[in-house]
Amino acid sequence: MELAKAYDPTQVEDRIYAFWEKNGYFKPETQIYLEPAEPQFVITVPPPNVTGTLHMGHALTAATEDLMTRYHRMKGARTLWVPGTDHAGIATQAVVEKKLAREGKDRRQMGRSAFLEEVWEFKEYSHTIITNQSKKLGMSMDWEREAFTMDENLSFAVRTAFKHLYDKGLIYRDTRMVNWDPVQLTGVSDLEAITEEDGEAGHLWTIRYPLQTNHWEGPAQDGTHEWGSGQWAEGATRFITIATTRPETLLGDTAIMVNPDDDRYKGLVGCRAILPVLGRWTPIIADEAVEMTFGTGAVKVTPAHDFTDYEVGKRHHLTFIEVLDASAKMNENAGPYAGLDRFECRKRIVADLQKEGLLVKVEDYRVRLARGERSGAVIEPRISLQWFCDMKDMGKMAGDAVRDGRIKIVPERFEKEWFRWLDNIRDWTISRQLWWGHQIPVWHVEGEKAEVKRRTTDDGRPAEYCALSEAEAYATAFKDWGPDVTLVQDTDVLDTWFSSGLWPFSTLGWPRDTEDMRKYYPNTMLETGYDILFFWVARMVMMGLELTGKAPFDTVYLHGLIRQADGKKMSKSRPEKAVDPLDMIAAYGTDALRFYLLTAGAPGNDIKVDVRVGPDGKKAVDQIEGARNFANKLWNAARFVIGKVRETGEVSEVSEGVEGVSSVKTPPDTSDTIDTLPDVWIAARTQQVVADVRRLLDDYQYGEAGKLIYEFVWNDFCDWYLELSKLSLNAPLLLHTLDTALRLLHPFMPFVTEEIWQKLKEGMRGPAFDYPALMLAPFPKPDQWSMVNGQWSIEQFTVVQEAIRAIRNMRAEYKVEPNKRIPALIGAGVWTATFTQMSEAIQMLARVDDTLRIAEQVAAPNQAVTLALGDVTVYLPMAGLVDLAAERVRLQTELGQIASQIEKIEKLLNSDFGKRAPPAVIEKEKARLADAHTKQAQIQERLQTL
RNA sequence: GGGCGCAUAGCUCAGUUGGUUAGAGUGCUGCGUUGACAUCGCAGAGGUCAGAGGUUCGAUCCCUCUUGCGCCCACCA
Repeated sequence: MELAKAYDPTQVEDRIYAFWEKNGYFKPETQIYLEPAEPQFVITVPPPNVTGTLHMGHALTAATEDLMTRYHRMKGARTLWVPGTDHAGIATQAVVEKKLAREGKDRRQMGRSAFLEEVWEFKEYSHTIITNQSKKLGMSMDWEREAFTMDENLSFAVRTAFKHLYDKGLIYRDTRMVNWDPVQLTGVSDLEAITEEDGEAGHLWTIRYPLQTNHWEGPAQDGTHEWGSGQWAEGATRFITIATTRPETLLGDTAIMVNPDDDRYKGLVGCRAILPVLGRWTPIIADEAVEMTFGTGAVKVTPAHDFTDYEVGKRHHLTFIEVLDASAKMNENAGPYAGLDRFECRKRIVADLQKEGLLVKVEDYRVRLARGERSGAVIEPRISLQWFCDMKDMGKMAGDAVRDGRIKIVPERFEKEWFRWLDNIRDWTISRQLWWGHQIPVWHVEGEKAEVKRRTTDDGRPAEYCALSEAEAYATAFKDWGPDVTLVQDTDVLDTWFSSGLWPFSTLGWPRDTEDMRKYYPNTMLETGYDILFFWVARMVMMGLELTGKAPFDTVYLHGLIRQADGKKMSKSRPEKAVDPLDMIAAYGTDALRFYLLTAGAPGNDIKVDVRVGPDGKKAVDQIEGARNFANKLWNAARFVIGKVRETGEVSEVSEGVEGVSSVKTPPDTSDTIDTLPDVWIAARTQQVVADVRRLLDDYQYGEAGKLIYEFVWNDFCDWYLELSKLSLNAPLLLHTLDTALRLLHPFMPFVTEEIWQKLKEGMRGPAFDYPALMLAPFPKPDQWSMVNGQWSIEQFTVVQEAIRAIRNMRAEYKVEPNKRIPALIGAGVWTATFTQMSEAIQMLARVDDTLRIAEQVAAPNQAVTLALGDVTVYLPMAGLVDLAAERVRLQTELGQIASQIEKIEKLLNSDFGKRAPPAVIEKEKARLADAHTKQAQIQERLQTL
């Protein structure tokens, strides 16, 4: 049980993790300590994307969930934490495509199956990294239950879920305008189209379209008025002026619209404008969608490339003309601009408009652009054939689950967002034109490819089959079409969040009736960052309610986001400000990183990580360093305890829990073994902390709980109790207190606590060490006896602490040599017995010599500093050091402060406060007043004698 | 356009049912190393709790408004 002088996490963490894992301690089946009354605790990890490595956000997730898991496991709850990873459709496909591009390859040349082989290979590689990092972080997950969203059984769950929703009519296919990512060539959901809050730098172009009149019906057709000739609009006399941020889309305009109440344009509604470039006429229509105050009050309408215009187009039966292709290049409908990229086209068309005298003005303008979440490409609204999921009823159910308390969201404020989103939910675009993902389990009859909203052919036979497998689809199709039918599976894949939505139950075996499903569903807790509340949490709740009939978990705990010191999201584009958790682990250890993350803030609040780059180029974070120091402090405290216990030889027995430490339960005045004030005090303080930590952890206040343990360990245990142990040793209690601290701290800092505990176990005996590992040992329980009866000891100890601090303070003020012992006289009044008991401790801790005199009343020496502490007066007869004049000034100053304090309290008590405040509060003030009066008398008396 | 969060010591942040003496870490100042720990110890300085009003005996905390930041949702071209 030798301990190195300083704690070195690199020598410990991997070994300890391997020890836990090898022995199967992460499995619920191997738990030894179980409390029958404790409800089981089940949590499923938010599956990291198999796109690479873990970042600080994952570290926060890991720390928080491992804390929860270890706490419940030690409380005696049957505990399961299910690990897994997510195939992350778009994200992973993008990463692999980029990788292939570097190798000069393209997925379209490779073909679907060859490409998928590449992705699977990448997935394996990424998965290995993620698994190793998860273990580095200390995550106590049951690896034998690990899941991947594209595992066979989880894919089966996806098909089952799809079929259920399809058969119920909730999944349908339609041609609609969706957000289209022209780089990834797929539709994306509303949530994946990201808009910058303040928009992006762009322009607002004001353009005029000539109107058709009796004298001008468009450019002359004789070849002299070609577009770009500068004479295109020659002869036109009347114009309508519109404003746009996307001039290239005018090629697809099929109307101009104005507000029906706009007097400026009343006469023009029904007239025709001539579309520049192409020369086709477009009607001027009236629609409420137009904001009169913006721009010119007249708007171009491009029904095929804008969400608003799409709706307008449907309302007014306009023609839908697409001018952009899937990759956002101008298509054949774009006339002279066909084949150009959209932005190139924009430049040219603006130049041409100017040439033709149709450009009125250009203004700088902040454009609210939607960009693809993964590609960053500017989203182009596009009409396409997609699969949708009707969310109305499921959204209502999910809202109700929170409304009626079946699900609790922590912190509560996110419930408002929950309701707002779910109450206004729109149908979910679930299809993606990608290759990596779950292919939609619908088989179309070849030659009868399903049209919009049409599942049957003209003769009433099904045109498509939704099935759990191709064989099943064929089996059904044979009945309708005969043996010659050929089925073709839909080429789209599902949005990655579709499978994530099944996660809490698909990981347990759903839809099969597995033992895990019966035992561990619903989950207890869902923990994740608030940024995916809608993406993920809402979808799980909706899917869970719809498919299993149960809310998939009781509680949703949302943690904040990790940010850079400037408050921005950590990004790879600014590597100097970003932090890699592995670097932090290498520098400070996992425990330090975890403790920092857990105590850095409050639930749901973001954490800003302030990085310093050292002279060696290495990154440093002061707060993590502080947590590292704490681990070392604990380590050295343990080193001391072990050394002390060994010195005493005999004592090496520690009992389990507080129950067993008989001396702690014994009143201080009757015990043979533990009758000192410090012993009773530390036992009582321990119980207080245990009770508070449990209360805070049960209330999700993890940061507060961590800080409490930190203060207890560092201040109470190390600075006071260990110091006092040097005077008189109570080995069993010392060990017991350390053991309790280790147990409290284990969920926060699993490695260092387990390592110390194992060292103790090597050399100690007793029921406390009957468990094979700290992680399987019981979490401390508060003991009412010690708390109630310890209160008195805490009061006594506090008075002594104050006296010691006051003496130290004076020594520092008078610059007394640190090692020099000084005389002291203490008039302790009602505390005389307490101080007498603690006289040796006072001598040691305040460096007082053996002439120390303690009595109810002591005669004040002439040459002395006086410390008025209320009931207690301390005189320090520091001959030669005390300047009586200076001492007089010091006491006068203090007297002044006390006088003003007395005045303040008296004024308060004489005000309405004295009549209306609760008696307890008034009593407290009266006590303070009495204390101040005592001090005042002490000082006045002293001043008179001086 | 609607909604939410934050503003507390130089810095990073706690402060959950409103009690008059607002805390921690870190940084800063002074002193200190014969063994638990210098990744340390002792002591100290440092805050009109963003601003204004209101409710209350009493407000960092509750209400209203203002200012400054951050974020979410929404079809102002």
